[in-house]
Amino acid sequence: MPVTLKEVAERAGVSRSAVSRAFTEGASVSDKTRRKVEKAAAEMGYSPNALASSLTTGRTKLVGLVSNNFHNPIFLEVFDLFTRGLQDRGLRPLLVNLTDETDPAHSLQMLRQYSVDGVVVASSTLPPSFAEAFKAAGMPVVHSFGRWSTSPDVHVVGIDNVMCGRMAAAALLERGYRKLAFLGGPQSATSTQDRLAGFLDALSDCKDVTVTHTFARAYSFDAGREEMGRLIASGDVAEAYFCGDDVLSIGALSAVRDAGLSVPEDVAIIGLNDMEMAGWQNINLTTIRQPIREIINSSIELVTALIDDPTRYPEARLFPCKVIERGTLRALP
Amino acid sequence: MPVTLKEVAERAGVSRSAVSRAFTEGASVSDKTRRKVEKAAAEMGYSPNALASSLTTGRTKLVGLVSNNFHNPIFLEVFDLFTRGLQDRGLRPLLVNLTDETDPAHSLQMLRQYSVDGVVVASSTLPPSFAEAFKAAGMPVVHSFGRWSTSPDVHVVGIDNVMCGRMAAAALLERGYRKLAFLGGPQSATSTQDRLAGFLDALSDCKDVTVTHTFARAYSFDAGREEMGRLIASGDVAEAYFCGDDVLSIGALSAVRDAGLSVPEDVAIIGLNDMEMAGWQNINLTTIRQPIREIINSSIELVTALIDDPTRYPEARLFPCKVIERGTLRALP
DNA sequence: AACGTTTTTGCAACCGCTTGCAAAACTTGT
DNA sequence: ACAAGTTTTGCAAGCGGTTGCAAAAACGTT
Repeated sequence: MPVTLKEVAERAGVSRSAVSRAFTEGASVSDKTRRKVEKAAAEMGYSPNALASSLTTGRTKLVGLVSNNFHNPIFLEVFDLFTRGLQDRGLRPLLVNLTDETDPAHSLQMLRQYSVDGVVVASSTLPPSFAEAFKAAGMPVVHSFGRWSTSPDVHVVGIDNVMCGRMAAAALLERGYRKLAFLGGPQSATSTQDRLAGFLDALSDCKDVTVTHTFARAYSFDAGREEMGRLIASGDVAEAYFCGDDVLSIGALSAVRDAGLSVPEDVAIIGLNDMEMAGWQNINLTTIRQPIREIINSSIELVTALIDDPTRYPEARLFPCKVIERGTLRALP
Repeated sequence: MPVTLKEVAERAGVSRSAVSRAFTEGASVSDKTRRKVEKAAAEMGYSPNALASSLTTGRTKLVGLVSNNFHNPIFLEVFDLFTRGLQDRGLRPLLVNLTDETDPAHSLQMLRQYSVDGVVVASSTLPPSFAEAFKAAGMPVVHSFGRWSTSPDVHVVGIDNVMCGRMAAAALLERGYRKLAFLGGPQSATSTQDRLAGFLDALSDCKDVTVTHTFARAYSFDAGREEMGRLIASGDVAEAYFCGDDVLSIGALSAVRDAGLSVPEDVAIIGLNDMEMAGWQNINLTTIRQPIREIINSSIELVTALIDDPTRYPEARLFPCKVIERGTLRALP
């Protein structure tokens, strides 16, 4: 059904190679034949078959975008930025949804079948084994939002979660809170582990401060609400919580208010991410802003660079975060 | 770098065709050679190049998933369901982000270059011209969440928005509200127009009822908040609002509470969609549930059927909605 | 006008896989 | 053991492009 190069060649009265070259940047064609070809192509509505050409060029311009975070609203922002950024560079995102998937084998196979030029793993909860598996299969891969120290072999773009934990601790201390707690995401997520580590570390020398920590089963509203509900029911509530991320924070907030407590007077909360919703006036969450736009742009740049030079020495690109002052923490003195 | 069919053939000591057939469902191969091939393939880590085979079979198993709703949280649910549903059937979603794009030409060209087997347009705000353009180019296309009457030529799966408007009107009337209003999404969206039409139509004979309507500039929190803020400031506030969708409702709720009014006592609100967040206890939005899981499954079934038989007569598949009772409307008498 | 250069062109092979067709290898029945 | 029928197999051409190479065309000099 679709028009082929051969047909255009016949119509333009030139060889197939001429047509091919007319559509390739920087190939040797005279203006005259280029014009003939373009005319014929336009008349017939021809556009070259990217898949067929990938066969000889070895480039599909397909980039696997693999994630498992399809329930965290911030990932809508992430997908938006990734898809736009890739499109703008002439690349096509092939989306892989890893929900419920524990073994990279399956997704690896499909990424290979479609011979993607590169892979971006966008997740703070996927084990590093995924990115590693793709890399081991010889694909250029960058792990966005991953932990950098875990897999020194794979390129990572994100934030320093340990540092964020420290930053949260400092923010709470500065504001005079002394009974602190960490309400983390799933304990298995590297992001959870690192944030906790930083948080505890920053508080370890503080004599008059108490710290506890618990984990929610997921980065989700329900999980946050449930866990905070449990804490309140147990009677052991801290003055201030550093929650694993924003959506968890919002769940926790909901539980706090359900219990008739007020924020930030009875319980204070600081989140992490600064997703759009955190700024909604009816939520107004104080949080640590993760610069996702920058992380994503950098990830895309990195993966394209990696496609051009697969031997590039692995690097970690970390972006600084900062506290966004809103209404769930008392003001600085 | 990756292993090819030829290499496997050599290793297994059979012809290339034999290998090809061993990997094709229902091809004629003896158990003996199949085993030889499988052994060799496993040893070498071979998996067939889907793109190369698409060249001869004419099937890429790629489905274009095109949308422009990257700021409405319900679309994260939509993407989750679509990607999982497609994957489960062995299809691959090629994501196209149409934000800021007003002309189908560009996306059309890229979908053609990658010779997708079919296209799903998932949007309630894209003009029907997009789906029509894809269809005109000869691709199987279904418009999910679209208006069915607009383009009788293209398959549509979604809800009857006019009916939803009526349903909202009925829900408000039943609960005794008399001063009603519609706070719609962008006026240009077909979904907005239809919901309004149904709403007005259902109220047209009610003598003691007043109805007004305005539009927000987008289906977004900010737009809803802004528009409701404007209404409140103008002093002309209705008893009950039917808002264009949930995210708009939440924005409106925020403005209402900012103004010191209470919900549902001073102002009542009913949304549409029933996105996950509507059920969050701190939002607790009464809304009309759109069965997105069913819509998406049906869309996928339809597009696959269409791929098998592109001449299928166009149909509209509409799913019933229902009111989900929560806290932003007073209880039924 | 004849020469050496440079640019443009077409040929043909190839990318990795599928498939119609005819030959080869098995079955089965007698 | 043989003929007839059924499977299985390999050959070769083709899917829609790209590209190295050598021939052809265009150009610039003298």
